[in-house]
Amino acid sequence: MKKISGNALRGHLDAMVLATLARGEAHGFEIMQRLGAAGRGALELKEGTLYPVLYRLEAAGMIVGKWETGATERRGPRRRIYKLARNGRRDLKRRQEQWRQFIQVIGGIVEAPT
Amino acid sequence: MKKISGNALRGHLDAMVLATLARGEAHGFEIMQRLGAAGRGALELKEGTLYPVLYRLEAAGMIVGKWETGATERRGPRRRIYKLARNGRRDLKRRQEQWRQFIQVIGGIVEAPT
DNA sequence: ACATATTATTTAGCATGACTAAGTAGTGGT
DNA sequence: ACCACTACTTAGTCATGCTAAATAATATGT
Repeated sequence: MKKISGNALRGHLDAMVLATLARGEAHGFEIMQRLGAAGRGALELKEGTLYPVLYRLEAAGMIVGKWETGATERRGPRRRIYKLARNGRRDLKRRQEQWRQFIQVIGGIVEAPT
Repeated sequence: MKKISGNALRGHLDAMVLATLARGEAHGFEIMQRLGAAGRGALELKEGTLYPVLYRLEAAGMIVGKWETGATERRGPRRRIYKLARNGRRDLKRRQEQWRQFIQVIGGIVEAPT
């Protein structure tokens, strides 16, 4: 199966991340894994793609991140846990509507019989 | 209705143009109008967006363009008529399959219940 | 002790391609 | 003469996803 990547994702990545967080808070690495799993082999985001999206969404007030604290017996570095902000949930709804319009309009054009 | 533009179109514009030409040859301006009409007010391509796509597709051998000739009683400057090349028709089919995969995978992620 | 693997984050620089904005050109109407 | 409409051209900008490498913390194996 061909990978979905590059330009095709443009303008949709934010919605994908927000939708992922709508299912529950998660840290960056986890979001990457969830998206990879949800993509059933057709999606393969790299860190350099995802993290800047998180910074952008946090700076825009769409998501809220905080460093994980507490007695951690796990291995590895600190994680930043993100969750949807109220604005983010609103934004997600808006983006979902736009997505539906997008696939209807563009699909109607692209799916023309050859 | 919000306009579809910018990054959301990335990676889909080529397919849109090929699909438009699959319905019959046309010159650039006409393709713009057809896309505008097909977009039902949600699409508004400008020349600076469309023409470079045509040049790119022609250079890649996906479409063939030729200057309109003959006794023309019509008004206005010369037009370049484009039609789908064999490669272009093949490419369109491939892009349509990718489109279906795209909306299935990305849609499955974005349409998560809020 | 040391290397290696895994988890997790950061970031500088690049590439793609849609957009902005302005220009050229021909024809018809006022 | 000027404007509107049709039609094409193109230089420069910008957003954003990707490449690639570095840093960090801990566990496991030798």
